[in-house]
Amino acid sequence: MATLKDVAKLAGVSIGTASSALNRYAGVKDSTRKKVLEAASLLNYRPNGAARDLKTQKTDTIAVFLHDLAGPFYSELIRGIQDVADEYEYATIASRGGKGRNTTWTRLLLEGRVDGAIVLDPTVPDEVIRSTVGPTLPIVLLDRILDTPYCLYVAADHEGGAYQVTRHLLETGMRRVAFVSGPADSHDSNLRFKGYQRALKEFGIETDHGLIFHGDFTERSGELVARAMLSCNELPEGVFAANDEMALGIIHGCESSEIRVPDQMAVVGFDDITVASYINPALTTVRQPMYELGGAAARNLFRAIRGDKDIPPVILPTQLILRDSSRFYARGGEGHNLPVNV
Amino acid sequence: MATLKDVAKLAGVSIGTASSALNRYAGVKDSTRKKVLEAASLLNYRPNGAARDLKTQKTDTIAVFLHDLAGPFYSELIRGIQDVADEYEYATIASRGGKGRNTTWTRLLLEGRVDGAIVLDPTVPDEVIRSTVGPTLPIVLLDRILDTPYCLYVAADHEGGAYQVTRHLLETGMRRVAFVSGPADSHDSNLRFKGYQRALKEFGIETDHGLIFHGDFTERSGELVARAMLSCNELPEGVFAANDEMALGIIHGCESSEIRVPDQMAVVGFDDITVASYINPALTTVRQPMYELGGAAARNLFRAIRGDKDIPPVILPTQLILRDSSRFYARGGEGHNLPVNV
DNA sequence: CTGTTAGCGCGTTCAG
DNA sequence: CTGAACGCGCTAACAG
Repeated sequence: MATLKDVAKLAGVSIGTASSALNRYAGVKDSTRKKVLEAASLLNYRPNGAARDLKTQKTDTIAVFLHDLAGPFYSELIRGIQDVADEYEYATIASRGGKGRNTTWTRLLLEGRVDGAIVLDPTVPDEVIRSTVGPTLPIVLLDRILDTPYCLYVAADHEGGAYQVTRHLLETGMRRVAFVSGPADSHDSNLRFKGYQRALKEFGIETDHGLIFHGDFTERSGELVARAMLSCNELPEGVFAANDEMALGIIHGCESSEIRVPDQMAVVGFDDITVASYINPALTTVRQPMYELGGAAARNLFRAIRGDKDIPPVILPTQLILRDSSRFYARGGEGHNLPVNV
Repeated sequence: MATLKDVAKLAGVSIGTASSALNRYAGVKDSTRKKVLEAASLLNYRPNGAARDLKTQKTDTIAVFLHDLAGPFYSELIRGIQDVADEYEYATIASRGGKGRNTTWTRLLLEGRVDGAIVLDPTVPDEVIRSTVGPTLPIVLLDRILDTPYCLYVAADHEGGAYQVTRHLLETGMRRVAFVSGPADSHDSNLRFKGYQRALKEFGIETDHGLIFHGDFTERSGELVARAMLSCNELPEGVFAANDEMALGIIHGCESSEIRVPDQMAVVGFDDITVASYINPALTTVRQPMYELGGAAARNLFRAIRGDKDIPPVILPTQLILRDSSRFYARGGEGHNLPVNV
């Protein structure tokens, strides 16, 4: 790799002059700047990132931590983030947290290789976030709330979305609506449970603990829950699964046991993953505005990087997507999107 | 952030000693190492990444460039890469190429912020790869072949997979099998076309240019192609779309025009994306071993980083997945996976 | 065993 | 307008 020194030598100037010609807009004669620029492009010169970062004490890079880079779900989020980062001329890099000692977040966060981060990954411990966040490294959390300076929060209205979809079930006259949770430590799952409870209360229904099931956000756990439900004496009229994967698993479990959805039991999910509209019956669910979420996260992150204090949390509205898996009347149609605004 | 100097001062030793105590396993008295370690953890010390990279001339990080972080498709690839990278104690960061001048690959590749890269992203220009690849930065290409030193190639057997799925259609007695290509500059699409042609030739069928359609890998383009097909006087008996998204679009287009798949026209795709098994009719397609592909790519990359020359290309076998969209006989079943080994 | 020192490549003073 | 010199934080070689 060609270094600044090489460029300076080729251009016949000193290293300091070369630097000025390349980075600053004043203080260099036009003719010498031209010489330097020529030399640089001739040598295919690019400043060494590590050296520049070390000197300037910034990296112009932000990190996005995702639990699993799966799904158009996250893809949209990243698009939202990256479009904003492009505006600000920041690079965006994504990563999953590994397992071992030498995890990626160690490298990126602790060793100061980025200027800010956006986290949607439960495997990144609170402790790591607490000990690295600060004025020189603000962090936007999408999956939890931490009451720590420079920790920002941006999320969809999980509680409201859950309320709405539960209410939708109750409005059809159901009384026995089950809830399937995600992992106990999932903030999102807990918020969705709250929304579920609020709807129930509003309809004057007591929470029945026999109708609360526990999964872990995987399709597999949904199947297991379905099996558990079927072994009870009475089937719920409807099930609200805290995410779509579990809803899929439940539908699949019903299929195996010849339980018809939605006729014998309605199933609704949360997230609106791609397959939700393709399965049979198409899944009623709650869509999060992923692109906007990413954009809002990035925008707030840059405000923090620029030194803004007191950036309030952002909560974006969700959208109820009605499909066949909860439809008792007027079936037919393609099972495609029928959005209902919040 | 605490620096090594701070640690040294607190521990009452020199900066060099502190460094040795932290990084090397010999040459430091146990008691002083202990003091240093204590001071370090007290100060929450972490070496500055930029400084270390600058000094050691390496980053212990590899980059993965993806066109779109969408889909469990890529997710598996990244898992494969990361699992190997973890073994080698390297960090993995993923990125999409942006549009502007200051793209992420500029930063990562040109400014030397990584020790190697894996590319599956047509938006990264050949030229950038050619000008950055070298002994200090080997690159594994998954979506093209570049005959340049330190450019490695790892891929699924696109040609063989295409051959196999085309052959599958021909074996049912079809003679008029259409091909829908991806973008003209897609290496993968071209290989798949080759496989298609080979199968045709083997069955003694002349290539009919009226049966070659051009798409761009999007579902939308599949729909357009379907419309074009329908406006011809004679429908093909079967269609091989160069990827699943386009196959989905074609099926969707047929649906709108009341053409039944597979009864009136069979449709097959390539990739085995998640929805392929969920749509109706479930899509016959070719599965690439994404996880293994990622693992092989990473493994070869590390061989190159370690200085191995002459690493041959790796071509991994694909798997034909028979589902309902190409089944004329013995329908029924769940439409779930029926793998047939290559 | 420990402290001192010389860069890694760059950006930025400060004299000339 | 230009060039020499310093230091960002760290590692490694060398003295003591």
